[in-house]
Amino acid sequence: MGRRPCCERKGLKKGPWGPEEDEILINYINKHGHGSWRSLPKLSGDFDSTFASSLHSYKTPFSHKFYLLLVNIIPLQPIKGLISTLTGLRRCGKSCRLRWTNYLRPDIKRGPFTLDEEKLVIQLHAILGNRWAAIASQLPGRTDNEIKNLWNTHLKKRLLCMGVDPLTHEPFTSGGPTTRPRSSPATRHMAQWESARLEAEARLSKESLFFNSPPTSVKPDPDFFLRLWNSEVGESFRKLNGEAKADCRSPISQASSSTKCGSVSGVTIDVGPIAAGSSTPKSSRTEDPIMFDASSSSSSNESEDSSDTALQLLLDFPVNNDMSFLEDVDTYATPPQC
DNA sequence: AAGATGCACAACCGCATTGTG
DNA sequence: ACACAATGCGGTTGTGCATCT
Repeated sequence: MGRRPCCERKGLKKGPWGPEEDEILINYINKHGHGSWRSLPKLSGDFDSTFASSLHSYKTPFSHKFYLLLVNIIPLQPIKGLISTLTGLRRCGKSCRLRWTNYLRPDIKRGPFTLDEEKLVIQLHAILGNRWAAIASQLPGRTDNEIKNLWNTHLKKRLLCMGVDPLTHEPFTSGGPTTRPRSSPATRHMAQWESARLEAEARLSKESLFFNSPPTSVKPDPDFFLRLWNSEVGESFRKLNGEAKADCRSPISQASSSTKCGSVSGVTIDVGPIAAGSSTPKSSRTEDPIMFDASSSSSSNESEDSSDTALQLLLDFPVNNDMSFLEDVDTYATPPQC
């Protein structure tokens, strides 16, 4: 079976967004939020007013205000949809989402990347690879698209000019770029990190039996880590991590206190909404290794716990080994050979 | 001045994952 | 358990602008 298109393509506009389209989208989202991107284009028209006007045009004895009231009380979605095809955005829902998340969102930080942000992007790329969304989650106000563009247009070239393979973040060998990352300090460290994480998860799974699993069930609850985070155990970790954040004495933070501490604090920032009682994460994809692991594996604050080992591994990430060239970033802003 | 080229960035496309009935 | 819809993500392309020749 062929893939169904994400939206009806017939008559939908493509290409750059106009100011009036932006306005429609902003107005709609400010008013209603974005519950469903797919239906948003249809609903984004000023359908309430249009609908009222349409009915009013039938010359019934009721006022325009009455119809507005009617529209707000009675669910008239099918009729609204019909009218809104004339007045709503002629854009695919996907396009609306992209426009909002990459450009119109009020919390987006415009303007050029700072040096600290660029450093952080490179560091995170060494850890996460091309997982732009995960990287973006550590840079408040920056979008994955923006970071991806920054990487492709600036940072990758800069690394190449510095003789660093942008794929592996290792210096080129004499033969040129390495095709496959060998055991770099970063990857070795990530292996340690992953090992500690798995160990912690296994431990927590065992502990879950004591906390809340039915006696007959041995299968770990998929929501266990989330519930654990919301529990007193999670609270302990948050306190612990708060202290770590305040202290911030990792090699990372020593190199660049504001940015590097920020990157570590991102571990807690991103799980914060969960702790704050927001809805269950819609997608496990949002639980990227760092954030998910930090919240789950650090749920116990026993000093010798492997979860602490995992946290320490993250804090001790030896970025300086690979990132020392960044200290001279000003000198290679316009490298002579590039 | 005009065309060629390069750059930056917004937007699109297709796939993967998740949600839902 | 399955199929389909919805959403998110990463790769790629298109477009406008600036600079170069």
